[in-house]
Amino acid sequence: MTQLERSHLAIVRAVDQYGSLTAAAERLNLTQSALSHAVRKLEDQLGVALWTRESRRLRPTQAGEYLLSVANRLLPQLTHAEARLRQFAQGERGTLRIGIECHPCYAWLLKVVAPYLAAWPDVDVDVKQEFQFGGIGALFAHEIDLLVTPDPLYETGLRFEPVLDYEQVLVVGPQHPLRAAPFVQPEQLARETLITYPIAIDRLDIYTQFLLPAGIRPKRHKPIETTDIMLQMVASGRGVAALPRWLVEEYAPKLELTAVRLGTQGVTKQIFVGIRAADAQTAYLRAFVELGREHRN
Amino acid sequence: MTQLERSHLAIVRAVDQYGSLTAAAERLNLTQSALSHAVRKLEDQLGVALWTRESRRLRPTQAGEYLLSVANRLLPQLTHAEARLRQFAQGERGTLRIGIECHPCYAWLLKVVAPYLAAWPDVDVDVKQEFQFGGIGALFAHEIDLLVTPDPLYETGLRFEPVLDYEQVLVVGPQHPLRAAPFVQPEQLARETLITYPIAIDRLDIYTQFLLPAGIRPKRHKPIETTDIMLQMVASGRGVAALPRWLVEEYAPKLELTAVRLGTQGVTKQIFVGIRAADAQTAYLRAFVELGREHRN
DNA sequence: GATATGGATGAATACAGCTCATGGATAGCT
DNA sequence: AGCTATCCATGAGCTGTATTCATCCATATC
Repeated sequence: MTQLERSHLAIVRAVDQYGSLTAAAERLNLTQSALSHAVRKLEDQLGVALWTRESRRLRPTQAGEYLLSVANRLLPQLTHAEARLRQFAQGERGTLRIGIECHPCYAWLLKVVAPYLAAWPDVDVDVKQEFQFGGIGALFAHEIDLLVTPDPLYETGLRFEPVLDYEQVLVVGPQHPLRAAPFVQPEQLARETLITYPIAIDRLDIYTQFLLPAGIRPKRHKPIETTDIMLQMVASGRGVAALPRWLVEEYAPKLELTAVRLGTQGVTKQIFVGIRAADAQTAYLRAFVELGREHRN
Repeated sequence: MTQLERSHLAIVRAVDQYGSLTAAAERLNLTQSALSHAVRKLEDQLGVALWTRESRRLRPTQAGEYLLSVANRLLPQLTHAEARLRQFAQGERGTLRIGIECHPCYAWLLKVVAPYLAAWPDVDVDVKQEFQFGGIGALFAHEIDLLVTPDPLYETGLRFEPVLDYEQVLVVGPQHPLRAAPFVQPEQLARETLITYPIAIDRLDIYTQFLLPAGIRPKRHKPIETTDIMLQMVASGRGVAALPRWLVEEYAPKLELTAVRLGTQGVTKQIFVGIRAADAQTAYLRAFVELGREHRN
């Protein structure tokens, strides 16, 4: 009977965000009275209180919290749909919302984005790196349109495709004793300082695929945000790091770095790009995947 | 500038569904004129045609198709939110929307649902078995609240938990030569008729984990929809099937069936239930997971 | 050509939602 | 305690938007 309207979602969200009806009303370009009326009507029609009036403060009830979560989920999708429609209005434009879930993915992405932007001047590219529900969740929730990740998920209405195979190697500086070694064994890192990106150990390949199986931990573990600084540190002998071989080779002209194989077999990795199956026909998305595949080398 | 309203989504969807403005108008309890005005205004404000008028038929444009996909995605979520709020209004009721992705899951589910319904008289249970984007996608899209599946997905805002470990066995009838065998080798099925549920071979464990690794295919492969009929067929000697051991044992009193281990090691499987992390606190959902865990046996 | 069907349009109208004006409650301050 | 500022509630009245009504136009069908 009651139709939950967009305005209702907007109200719930604004009240939560600004803390009071008065403040929310201002943001929504309404009078406080209008909001009060609207809220009352909504609650009447639903038959649930969405807020409890504690003196002069509004505290959301359980139902209010629920409706808020719905609003936070759906409103962004509505605004994005509007934006997308406006892009249709301006000819075939688009926004490619890319999510990335691993640091080497970012370096790879940078290389692909440049030619993509050149080929698709009318498409904007947006990159997001933080997801409440993980990259896969962001794809499903339409927060992003394309995911770059080392962990694909098959058969679910998503399409994943490998775009890059690479070898994860140990990077050492010019003074380092391992410099000339053909490969490194886990034990040889027991007395080293290991520099990594600041993410959980169970998401770092050097741990999961190399150190932990051998039961080894490095002497010290230092997290660093950016690749550049990380490699500067390595070059100056402050520690060693694990990175893709191609990434190390790119820095080789600038910094004196050596890549050493991890174990006798080496640690190999893949990067994938995933899109929603429903988007598989969208030209500017498709094009990115194909461009990525060409960059496989 | 233009606010995309719920009514707009409803219009787009109704027009698609009923094929004409006139028919859609009737369904929406509006006059044809009202719809025509509304459509015109929407298109004006968006600056895009949503339909091309071909003589007297409306064909959606690309933008129209897009908006339709948005509508089909968001409208169900809105209506479900309304339903959920109405449930809040009636005290702590709820609807538990369960999705299942495997046939043995269904048999297991039946066993758990009965005590659950008894313990939560105010909660309705809904079971869905078909998902456009797979079970995981349905969870993310809020089509279901709980997924029963053999394939969990960790770290993405979803919580999976194993609820049942079981052994997948070969079921044979009372006349069958394998009846007394301690286990069966893949080659021994080369001259058999294999009865399975009607799903793709790469989702059938007996193929992926037993036959295909050995390069064997059964003489005949017969798909059957229901477990009961399947086991009737097996009991009457028309073929063999692969099912969970516990399921076979349940039918043992009624039908003369024998379970034979697949290979020397046996094929072991797990069933998991998954929920959205955001729902982990919802009492009636939590209760189901816990009830499921107790039924592990 | 006659008829049926479906969409468009302009003017009239009805009603939902807004504003205005005001009142009550409470927290914070002096 | 009193004073004041802040916030929400309420009713009456207004306004604008969405709807209807009446009508017209286009085209497919027979």
